[in-house]
Amino acid sequence: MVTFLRLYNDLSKAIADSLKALGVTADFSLFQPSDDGHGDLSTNVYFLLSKFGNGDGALADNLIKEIKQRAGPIVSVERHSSGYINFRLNPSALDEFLRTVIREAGFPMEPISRQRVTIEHTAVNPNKALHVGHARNLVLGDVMYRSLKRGGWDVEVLNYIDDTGVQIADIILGFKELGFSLDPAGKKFDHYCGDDVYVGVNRALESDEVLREKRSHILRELEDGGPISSFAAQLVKRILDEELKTSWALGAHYDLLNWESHFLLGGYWRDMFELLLAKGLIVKETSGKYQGCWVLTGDNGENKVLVRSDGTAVYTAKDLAYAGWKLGLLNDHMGYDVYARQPDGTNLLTTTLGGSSANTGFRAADETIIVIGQEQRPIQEMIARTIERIDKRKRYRILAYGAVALSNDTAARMGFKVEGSIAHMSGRSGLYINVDDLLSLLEKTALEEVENRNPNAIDKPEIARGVALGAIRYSILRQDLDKLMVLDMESALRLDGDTGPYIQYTLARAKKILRKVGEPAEDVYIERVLSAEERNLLILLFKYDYILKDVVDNLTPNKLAIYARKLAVSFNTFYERRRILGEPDAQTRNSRLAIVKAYELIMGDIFGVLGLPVLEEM
RNA sequence: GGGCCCGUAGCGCAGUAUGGAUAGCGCGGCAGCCUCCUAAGCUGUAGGUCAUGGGUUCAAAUCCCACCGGGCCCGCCA
Repeated sequence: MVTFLRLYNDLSKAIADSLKALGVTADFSLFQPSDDGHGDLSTNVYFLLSKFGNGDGALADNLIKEIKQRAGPIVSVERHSSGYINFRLNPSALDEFLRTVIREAGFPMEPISRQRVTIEHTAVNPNKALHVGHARNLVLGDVMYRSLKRGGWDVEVLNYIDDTGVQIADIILGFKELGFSLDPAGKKFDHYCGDDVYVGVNRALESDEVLREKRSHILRELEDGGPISSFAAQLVKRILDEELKTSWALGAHYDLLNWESHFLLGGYWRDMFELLLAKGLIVKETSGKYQGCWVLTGDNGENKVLVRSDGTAVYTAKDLAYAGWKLGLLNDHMGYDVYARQPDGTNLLTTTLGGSSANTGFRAADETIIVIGQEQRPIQEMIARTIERIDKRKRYRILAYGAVALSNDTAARMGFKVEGSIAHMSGRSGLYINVDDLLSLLEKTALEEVENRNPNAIDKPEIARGVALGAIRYSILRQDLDKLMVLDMESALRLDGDTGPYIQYTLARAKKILRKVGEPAEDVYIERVLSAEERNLLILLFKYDYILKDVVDNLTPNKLAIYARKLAVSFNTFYERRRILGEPDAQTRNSRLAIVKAYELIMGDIFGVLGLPVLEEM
């Protein structure tokens, strides 16, 4: 079955071969025209050809002939008076596509790759509740995971838990030194640790020298596995378990938890150090400001201290060790165990330090993706370059995204006085919006809406939950990765316009029609009744694999969200203009019904990748 | 001082990877559409020197240079 991705590749080749046959070379491009009226694909090759020949058009005429010969029967080829060569998919091809979708009950997707890849996302410090900035990381990472999986990859999702960092030491101080209770009445434990303990400790630390001393002591104990470690481990687990509930509520799936303490105590940094030394990538400085330090030297004259003159490793060194472990550059002697059962029915594994079951928990891949805030990009790029210098076959890819800030108005409502139009969130000062809070607010708003709009709905709370999740995931996904995202509570709670619920609503509409009218007959022949709105919808559906490839090749999950929105708009246009229930002609009715079915199948598929809940009614 | 990212309609955003045909969408404004598969919807309308200046090109929101405004990174910290 030819789909858009195949068509694109075939046409590219057809044009290239045609040029070759004519003995000319040109760096042409094949693209989707801005206006559908011009065709489904266009090429600029003619403009480039005007540099050759005598300008009498003979060369272009020959080129068209050559391309027509090679393009095959499924597209028509026209030369437009402006000079573009336009390709239009023939109705019979769309017809066949539609029949295939109905017959196979889904998009005829061919695997883009079957390779193994790992992806790390979320990685929230286990000392507080997830806020909306963490949600951006989680949702982007989760959609990348789902996209890769849909594209045929063998994907494993890692969640890194920094259980030895200063933030953990902070809240330990709260419980051990400042008398915070370990049993907050009526408050989720992660919220309590973030809102009360962490904020309280940081306020105390500002003016308390002795407390700061005690924190350094705790930190050292944590890194060396001292007496405080078992208390810390219990505390971290309690908070992490609450965080995971939030992650799962956002639709996340993980395969394995990785712990910073396991990498420290397991000696992975030593192994990485040996590897770097063997490859000649680090040197011990004997003079200058880095005297006595082991320094990583980059290609462009950059220097990064990895080991301090007192022999301890810096944070980046641990990151480098983790990267090496992920990619199989280091020997894996972790143990593995089941940590929890996830809502999607899969087991979440965890590494263990000692006496393990068989080492079947993790298989390294040649490619790994890390999802990080763009402020960390320079350091991660350095890690990527270092990995590449160790082993060219390994690929360390970075998905970086802009920060999430609060609008001035939203910050002000939370009692924070801010200058300028935005306010950056701050865990230490307590200025942030928790994911749980945002979700329950959205759910409340959505429930009111359902009760207003559809009082007879069967399970209104279920619909409200689905709408809330759809709204939050889509609002994160639709935005360009590089852009600062400003969260304004008032607009975040909207459920119409360019939102997740808008898209969810179109699928609910499609499902309603299928419930009322029934399933389409299989022998669909739409060719003769194909109207513009039907064609536009079908051709958009046809492009699914092309879009998915863009997403996995370029790490651009937002492209899929924008595509879903386009599809939804196209469906709504079709829905408004073409009746099915009242259509008297049986063949026409069946054709339209088949399009609705194709929409249900493919949009349902896309919802699975975006992690948007599919709602039968709204 | 060195580097990265953003700037498109009153507001929020697509489009920039791979230059191409009248620069799209949402909210808000104005005017309409429920006896008809759910109006969380649809139609029409007003609203743009694509921050600015130069350059390359048959062609620039898109590429290059400069510059203005905003955000961020550059520690023997984590």
